[in-house]
Amino acid sequence: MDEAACVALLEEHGVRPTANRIVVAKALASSIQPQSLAELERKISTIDKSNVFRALTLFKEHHLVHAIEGSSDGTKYELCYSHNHEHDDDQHPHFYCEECHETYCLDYTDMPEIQLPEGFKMTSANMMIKGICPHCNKK
Amino acid sequence: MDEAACVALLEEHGVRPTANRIVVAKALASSIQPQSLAELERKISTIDKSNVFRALTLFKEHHLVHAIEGSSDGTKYELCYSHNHEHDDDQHPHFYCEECHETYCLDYTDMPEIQLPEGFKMTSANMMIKGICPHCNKK
DNA sequence: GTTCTTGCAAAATATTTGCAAGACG
DNA sequence: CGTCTTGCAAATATTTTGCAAGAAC
Repeated sequence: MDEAACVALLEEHGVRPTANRIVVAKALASSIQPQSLAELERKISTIDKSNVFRALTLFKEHHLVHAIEGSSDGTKYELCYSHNHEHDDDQHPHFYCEECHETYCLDYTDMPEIQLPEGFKMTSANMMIKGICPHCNKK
Repeated sequence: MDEAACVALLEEHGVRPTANRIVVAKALASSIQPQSLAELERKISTIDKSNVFRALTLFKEHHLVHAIEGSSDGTKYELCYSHNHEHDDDQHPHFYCEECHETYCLDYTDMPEIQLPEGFKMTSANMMIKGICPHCNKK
């Protein structure tokens, strides 16, 4: 995703496209796999960790990224490709490799629907499968 | 669960039933909802945090508890009611209330099966639905 | 007596906030 | 100007380890 596309994406979600935010968005866009705050910080050494964090928090509020939890090594973030600004409607399960600690998107399959008991109101869901990825399996 | 039952449970899973471990197991057994390390520590003020942690780690290794992740406030632990000592075969989705931070077991429903691509090997799965629980919904 | 367990302290991680200076509208 | 954004420092929170004393086998 080039700079212009990033700017457009940010604006589309109501986020002012500052220099830092564009860099963070580009870093996310150029990553195949969801990234943790620490991983992003390592890639973007020019921006302070706290601002990467603030950018991610802001993106999350504006439904521009998903926070992916359950990997046992912190929250990971991925760009949200849906253009819905109100909800995260493109959530999908993920796979966490216990050896290399990478998180893979299983985006060929939808998030399973769970029937909730009376009175529970769902806002989001996280599904994380853990195991060994093909790459580590070969070793 | 009384003391004798706890001792039996620990032994059944190959964990030596020390005084501390029995207390931790009892605390878990008497909790309707999965507990975080901090919550357990608060309940069991007599035992040091590090030992509660070590007990939980040991229990996890012996498939006596499940670690539940994805709640955005740390790992929670619940007693495993399966008597399988090799695998966690009674995993189920959970519901995390974003208001009261309680985690509810949705154990009336099985963990959904996800078809993994060639080469991925699953060892466990976590599914967390987030939202508002019936109790907080009423407020 | 050798191994296991415990408590206390503290390291290692991870997340989040305060604040003053600077940028932007 | 007034608000938003940034960098740096540091507070919080959470998880994990080191170690010496004590308990169990």
